[in-house]
Amino acid sequence: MRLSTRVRYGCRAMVDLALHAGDGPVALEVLARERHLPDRYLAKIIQDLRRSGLVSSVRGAGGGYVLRAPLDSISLLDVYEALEGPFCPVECLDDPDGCEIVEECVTREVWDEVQKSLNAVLKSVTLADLVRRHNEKAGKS
Amino acid sequence: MRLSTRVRYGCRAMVDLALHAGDGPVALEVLARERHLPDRYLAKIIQDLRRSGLVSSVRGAGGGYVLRAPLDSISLLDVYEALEGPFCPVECLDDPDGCEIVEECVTREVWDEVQKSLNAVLKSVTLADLVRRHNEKAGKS
DNA sequence: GTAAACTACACCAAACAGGTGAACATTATG
DNA sequence: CATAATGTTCACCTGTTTGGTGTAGTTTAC
Repeated sequence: MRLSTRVRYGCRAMVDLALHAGDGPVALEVLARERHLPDRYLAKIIQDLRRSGLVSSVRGAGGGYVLRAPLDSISLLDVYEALEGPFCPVECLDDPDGCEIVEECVTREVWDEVQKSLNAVLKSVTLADLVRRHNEKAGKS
Repeated sequence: MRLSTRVRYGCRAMVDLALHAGDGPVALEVLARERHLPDRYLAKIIQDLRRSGLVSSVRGAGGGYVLRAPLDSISLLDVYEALEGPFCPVECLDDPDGCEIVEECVTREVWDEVQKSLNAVLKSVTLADLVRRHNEKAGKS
């Protein structure tokens, strides 16, 4: 169970956008360079973020991407779900009808707890928190 | 981030062994049949469980597999780690030296929390708990 | 009108998941 | 001792997913 690079890259990009909040649109190329990400791959990722309404894009020269909501109202769960859909460790959580084996349901509750606990962790961290941590680190070093 | 079938099948098999605790060795074929699992695939999985010391095997006719420890001392975390190694959502948690990008470390703490919280959930559930739940369900229906 | 951006769609290689097949080693039982 | 019932090992295979790349557009500031 590894986190996909999609989500990791997406989070990095979102943090970068958060650090640039107020600066106007940030071009894809800038994001990619600042976060050391493959630009065309990032382009695909950021399209998903746009389609989910987390960022808005400005086309044409001088364009780029901007966060659509205040920093403290965007959580990492939002980013995760924009890129991978709702976190679901096993299929039978989404689709209980597919679970015909009674005995399996003994562990089902555990996977449900896993789901809830991960969702809670991700939901509890917002871009504002990450920016704060970033500044603290920058300040110390 | 889906749970692999390795882990799901492994957990099912361990629960089955737990339900048979005290009955002597349970043959692979029986496990596979009772849990509706592909037998040769299960064979590979159960070898990992054996190598990790969770089950012991009895070879030859009349042989099979037996749990090596009391039900309440085997957690799902043990099973998970036997089959997939320690849960690590991102590489940089295991290998901090590979993490050169400072900014990424802002999210690293989050992945660390994710890791800890999932480990806690899995560690809190033992085979004894699952057997108990199983019996409760069987009793109700 | 032209350059700087985003957008869309097709494609691709490597890794991994999930599973199969066959041969061999061990042991209970008659 | 023979044989059948088991576990053990190793090689292989196929479809899907991951992590990208390439190319041809479209939009807009200047």
